[in-house]
Amino acid sequence: MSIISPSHYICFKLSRAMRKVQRYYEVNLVPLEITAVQFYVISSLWETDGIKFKELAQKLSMDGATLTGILDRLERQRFVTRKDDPEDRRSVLVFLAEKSLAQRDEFRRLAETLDNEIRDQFNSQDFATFSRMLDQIGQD
Amino acid sequence: MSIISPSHYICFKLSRAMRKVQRYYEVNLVPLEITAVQFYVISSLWETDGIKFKELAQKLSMDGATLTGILDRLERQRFVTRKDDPEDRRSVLVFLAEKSLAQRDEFRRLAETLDNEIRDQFNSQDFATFSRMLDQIGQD
DNA sequence: CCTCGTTTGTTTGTATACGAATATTGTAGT
DNA sequence: ACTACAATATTCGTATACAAACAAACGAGG
Repeated sequence: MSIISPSHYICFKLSRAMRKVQRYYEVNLVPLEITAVQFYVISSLWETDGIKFKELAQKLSMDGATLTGILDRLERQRFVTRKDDPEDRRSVLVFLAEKSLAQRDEFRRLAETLDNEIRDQFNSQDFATFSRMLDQIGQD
Repeated sequence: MSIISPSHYICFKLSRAMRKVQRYYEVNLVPLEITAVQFYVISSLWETDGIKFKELAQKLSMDGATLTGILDRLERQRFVTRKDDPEDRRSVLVFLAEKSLAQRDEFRRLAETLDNEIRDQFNSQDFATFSRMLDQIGQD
């Protein structure tokens, strides 16, 4: 069996590309004092404010234990708030706080700029294939 | 400006797909007592045993601080050993230990099986485009 | 009601990931 | 030989990521 470099494994390629893009996002998100993952959480809340913790985790394909920590930090920085669900005492509802609502357009503009800068590096048909495959791999 | 779900951002798609694939790898790597990232390190060493720490980090597009921790754990589990570089006292050389050499073919077979199982889910032309784009994004 | 299994969110432990600071060593220029 | 800067690996602090264990609350069936 011939020797295969890690750079031939699709899992490694994915990991490397993801780290590269995420680092690029995070460098540019520094002035907003937010990480890329935290931005995804806030984006989800713009779509559905007051969503249940469980549903938020599903929307983000994220482990609940991971989301707990992320919400802890977002709450500490006053980007979101947790409230008890009046209909189920086990459940927690997550809301955007003032600080997120106030900066909504800045966040969004920057995120779309970053996304477009990646997109512009590729032939649009290739990019469509790429995006579709990422969705297919990432689907639940 | 319309509301955009995080699932439309390419960075989120990449992150989600990468986590999914990596989790799949790691579930199957459990019996070998090794993580996906640790497998990449060992694969690199199969190509170039006794490589310099710095070069290993570059080969893996990995931050040195991250690699230090990974080597600590691999060394503790006796998969690799560190040795002083006789030509530069700042530098460290990384070698495979017996335990890695002995299981080389098992590791390789499993990794290729997992890789092929991903690959087989797609049209081969689409997969080629996908792979090429991951390389392009991930290049230094 | 009561009990038992399930659901929900958190906590804990471990493993990446990376910026910043650090200690040590190398090297170029004088 | 000295100085100043550069390169190397580690350490520290913080943020994901996830499995496993946990506490609290729900709900179906008796």
